[in-house]
Amino acid sequence: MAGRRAETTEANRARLLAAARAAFAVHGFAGASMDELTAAAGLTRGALYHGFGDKKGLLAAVVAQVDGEMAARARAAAAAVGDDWEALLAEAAAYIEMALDPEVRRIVLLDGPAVLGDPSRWPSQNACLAETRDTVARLVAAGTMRAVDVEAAARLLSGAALNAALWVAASDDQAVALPRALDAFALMAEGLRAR
Amino acid sequence: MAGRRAETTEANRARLLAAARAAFAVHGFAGASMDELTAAAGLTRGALYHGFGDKKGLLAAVVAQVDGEMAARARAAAAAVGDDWEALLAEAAAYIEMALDPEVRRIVLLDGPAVLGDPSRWPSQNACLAETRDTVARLVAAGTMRAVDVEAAARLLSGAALNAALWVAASDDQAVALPRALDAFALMAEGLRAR
DNA sequence: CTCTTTCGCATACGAACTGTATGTGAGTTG
DNA sequence: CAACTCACATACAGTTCGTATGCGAAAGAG
Repeated sequence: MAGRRAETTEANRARLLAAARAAFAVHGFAGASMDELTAAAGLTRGALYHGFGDKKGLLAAVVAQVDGEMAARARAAAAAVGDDWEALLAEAAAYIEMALDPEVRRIVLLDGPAVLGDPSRWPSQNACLAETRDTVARLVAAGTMRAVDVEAAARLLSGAALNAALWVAASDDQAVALPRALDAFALMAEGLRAR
Repeated sequence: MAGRRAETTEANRARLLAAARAAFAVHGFAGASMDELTAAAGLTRGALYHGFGDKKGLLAAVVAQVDGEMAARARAAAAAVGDDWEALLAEAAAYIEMALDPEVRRIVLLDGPAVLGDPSRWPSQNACLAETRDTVARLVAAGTMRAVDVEAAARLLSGAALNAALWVAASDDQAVALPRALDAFALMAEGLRAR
């Protein structure tokens, strides 16, 4: 059987998520209309409230999706580098570049924290932040990074990276700002490196 | 003379600002009702729209006020320290501690960027960020800080500090998290210090 | 001193949006 | 095949923002 019912339900859920993602990216959370959004998915608000509870629930689902994709890309970027320390920098660079995507900026960096609260308390557990925490923990355990509180360091590093991305995105000339942000980040991170 | 008219106008403006600041801090930007807010100030929405244009304009005014206060406190904290490098750390510590105030967190760190866009583009010019930029510029000029892009470094430092504050604020035990954040920040900043 | 003008603020109104309560029909089950 | 489930649509109520209009007190002119 495979459940003809559950199949279409899942498909509808995916369509709503996609539509919401696009609407939130373009209009922001507050500016996105649930009516327009669901109509674009070929459904009505009824489907939305049934599947996601309320508007915040919908945002949480979208954030979880985008956040998961970001963590995966960061992991891949880190894995592509041999040296452990370079992997940390590659991960941060990946975050910065990803955050230049308007969709990521608005949904995960701006509306996400404002509407859902601090990322460390998100239902999605913030895969993105967990990824950085794991990397930091590995570096500390290997003695590559100085003995620093793992949580604090992870939060500082990801905070600096994502904030740098906001700066680059708002800059008049991103092509100039981006390498400067990356340079400054690498220098600053050096402070955490074992000597 | 002194302008009996302008006098009450200014007083009303101040009352609206105070009421808005309280309402935004408690309910957030989206959750704050203009009707309740103005009523609490003994006025109506008419006064608000006449003086601030719209809801975003009101938030911008509140943000400018709080931001200005923050910059002043940071400057004072830095001035109280003799050593130049220590002054930078004192300034960052001041930011972190200020951001533990729920009012500052919600208005300046969460709703501000989400509603008004990137802080570097705020009408208030972000006095808070300008203060850090000046400090960094002084340190670079004095040779205390390595030759790094001033804008980028300032943005990374303030971003890390304010993000650390968000983490501390969301922590279960702030008394434990705060010193860890400060330690990690000092270590990380060390990467920018001239050798 | 009076008349006119200005303008800060209140009031009234319209449009949009969210969330809920109810209805319905396709799909599932016994 | 009949009863039931449930995903989704429809209808409704409450709230909110922004604008358009009105009013009354302060400021200025003669």
